Amino acid sequence: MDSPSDRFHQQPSQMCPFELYHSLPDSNPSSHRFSPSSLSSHPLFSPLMHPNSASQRWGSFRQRQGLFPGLLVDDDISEEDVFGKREFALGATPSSQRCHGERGQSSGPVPGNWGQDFGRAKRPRMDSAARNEEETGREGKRGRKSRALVRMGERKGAEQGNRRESREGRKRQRQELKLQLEETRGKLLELQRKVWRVYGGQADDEKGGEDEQENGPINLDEVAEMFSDSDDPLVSNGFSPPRCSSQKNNESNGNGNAEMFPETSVDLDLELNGDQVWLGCSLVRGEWESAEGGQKFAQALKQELANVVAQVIDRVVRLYAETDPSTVTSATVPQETSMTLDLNSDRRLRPQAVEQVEALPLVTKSPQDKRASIAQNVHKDLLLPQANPSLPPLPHPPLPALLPPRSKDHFLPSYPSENPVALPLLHYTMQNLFARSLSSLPLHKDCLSESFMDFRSHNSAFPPLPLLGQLDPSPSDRAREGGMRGGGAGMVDGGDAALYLAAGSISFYEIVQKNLHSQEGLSPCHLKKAKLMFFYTRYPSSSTLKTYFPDVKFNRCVTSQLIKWFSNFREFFYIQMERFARQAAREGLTSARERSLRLGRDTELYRILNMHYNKSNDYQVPERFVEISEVALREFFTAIQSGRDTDPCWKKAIYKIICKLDSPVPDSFRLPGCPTDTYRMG
DNA sequence: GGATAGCCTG
DNA sequence: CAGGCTATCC
Repeated sequence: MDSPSDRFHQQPSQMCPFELYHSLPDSNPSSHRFSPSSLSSHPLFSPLMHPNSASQRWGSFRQRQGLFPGLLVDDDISEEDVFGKREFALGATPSSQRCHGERGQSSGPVPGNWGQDFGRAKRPRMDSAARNEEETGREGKRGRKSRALVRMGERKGAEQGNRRESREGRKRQRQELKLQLEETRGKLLELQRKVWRVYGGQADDEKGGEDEQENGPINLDEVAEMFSDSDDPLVSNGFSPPRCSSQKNNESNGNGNAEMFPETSVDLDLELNGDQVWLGCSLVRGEWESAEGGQKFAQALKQELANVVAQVIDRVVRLYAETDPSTVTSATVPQETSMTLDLNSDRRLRPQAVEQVEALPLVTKSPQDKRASIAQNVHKDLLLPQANPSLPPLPHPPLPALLPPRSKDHFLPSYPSENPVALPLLHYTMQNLFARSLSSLPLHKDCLSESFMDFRSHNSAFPPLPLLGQLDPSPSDRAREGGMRGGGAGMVDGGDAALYLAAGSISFYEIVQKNLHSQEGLSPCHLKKAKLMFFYTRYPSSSTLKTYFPDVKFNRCVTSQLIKWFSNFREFFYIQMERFARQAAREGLTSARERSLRLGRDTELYRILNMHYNKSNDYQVPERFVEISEVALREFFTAIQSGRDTDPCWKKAIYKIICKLDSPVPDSFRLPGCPTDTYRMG
C-alpha cells in the first residue's frame, strides 16, 4: 500500500478548536494572516475558510477565545470502518499536481465546492455578457460598413432586447440567490435563537435572567420545521433577515426577534459583542452586485449553510445524548469549573478568552473534573521512576508519570473526552472540519502541495485539537495500567463517542470521517509521541515503530520519516552530551566536574533535554533516561579527556554503548495518540 | 541494491 | 526538522 494517496488516508491527529461560525486560523493576531495571494492559492478552501475581511478575522478571533475548549471529536473511532472506505479520499493528494488538479472534483461533499458551483453558475452569465459586448462591437463595425440602416436598426433592436433579457435574467438570478440566502439566514437566525435560548438562557438564569418561560427545550421537530420549504416561519412572517447585520441587539439578550435586527449593515469589527452569535459575513448592502460582492455572497452563503448544517447536527446529536441518562447532566448543564480550567491554559495565549467564554451559549461542561480526580488518583501510582544504575534493559518499562500540566504544549492541548456526547464535540462548522483535516495532513513535504503547506502555515496558529481516539486512549489505557494498580474504578467509557459515531447513524459524520481518515502521514501528535518514545528507545526498529504507531499507515515515506525523526533526536541528544561533556572537561575542580557529569533534574542539561523531548512538560522523564544520559555524558567526557575525540570515528563507540541501553516502551504507547494525554488533566 | 546511520546544511 | 549525501551493513 505504497500508493501516494495512501499517505493521506491516515487519520488526522489533531483538530482545531471549535469555533461557532469561523475558521480563520489566526488566533495569534501577529502571525499567519491570510494574504490575498494565499487566498488565491486556495481556490476552494481558503475562500471558505477565510472570508476575506478583517471583521471576520476579528470575529473569528473573538469567537475562538476559549470557545468550547473542551471540545474534541473522535476521529479515531471506527477506524477500521473508516479505513475500509479510504478510497473516499479528500482532495488532497501527495503530489502537488494532484492537489491542484483534483482538488475540485474530489472535495466531494465539503463546502469547498460551493464556491466553484457559484463560479460555474456565474461564468456563463458573464460569458454571455462578454459575448454581447463583443457582438455589439462587431456589429457596430459592420454597420459602419454600409449595411442597410434598417437592417442595422433591427439588429440593434434585437441586440438591445437580448441585452435587456440577459440583464433581466441576471437580475432574476441575483434575486433568487438573495432570496435563498435570506431564507437560509432566517433559518440560521432562528436556530441561533433557539440555541441561545437553550444554552445561553441557562447562563442568563444564573444572572437572574427572565427568559426561562419561553425557553422550552428545542426538539427535533422544530429543527425539521426549520428546514421545511413550505413552512418557514420567518418567511411567512415577512421577516427578511438582514444580510450582514450584527445581531448584537437581539442575540445578546437571548430574547431577540427578527424585528429587532438592525437592517443596515454594520461593521462587525465594531459591533461584535462577546456574547453574541453573529453571521460570519462581511457583505455590505449592494456589494454583491459587483463581481467581488458575488464572491462574498457565495462565501457568505456557504458559510451560513455550513453553520446551519453543523448546528442541526449538533442539535440532533444532543437530542440523542439526552436520551441517555448518563449523559444528560453534563450535556445540558454548563459548568464553569472546567471552563476555567481550560481557560487558564488558554488565557496565556489568548488573553481575551474570558469575556468570550462567559457569553457563549453553547458552552458545555467537559467532564474534566471527574477526569482530573481520576488522574490525580492515578498519579501517585504512576510516579514510579526506576532508578537502576546498572542499567539493564528493563523487563517492565517504567510507566509514564504525569506532571501537573504546568505549561501546555500549544499544539497539543489536552481535551478529555470521557463523555463525548456531553461535549459540544459535534458543534463545529464545516470550516472547522476543513481546518482540522488540513492541519493534520502529513508533515512530509513530499506529500504536500505548496498551497497546502501555505495553508498549513497559516493554520498553525490554531491550537489543534487532537482527536478523541488519539487523545483519549485513556479508558483502555487506564484499564490496562491504572487498573493494575487498583485504579480503573469510576472510569467512564470514552469509547462512547466512538460507538455512537461508528454506528453510522449520521451520514454527515460518515462523510467527515471518511475525509478526515483518508489521510496518511505523521501529525504533530505523532512527533510528540516519538519524542516521548525517545525516552525509552533511541534506536527503535521499524517494527517497533509500527507497534507503537498503530494509527499510522506505514509506507516507505512514513517509515523513513519516523526513522529520520529518531535520527534527529539522537543527533540532538549526542550534541548536547558532547557539549556538556566538553564543558565538564574544562572544569578545573574535580568536584565541580563530578557535579556537571551528573544529570540531576535541576541541571541545565536535564532542562534542555526535557524541553526538547517533552516540551509540554506533561510527562515525567523516566529515571532510566536520566541514567542513560549520564552514561552518555560520561562516555563523551572520558573520550574527550583521553583525547580519543581526535579520531574521526570516536563517537561510534559511544553510539554503540547507548544503543544497547534501549528499554521497552510502555504499553501506553501502543495506543494511538499521545500517551501523555492519558494522564493529563491531573 | 535497499535500508539505515550519521553528518552537514538550510 | 527535513533534505541531501556518503558510508556501512546485510
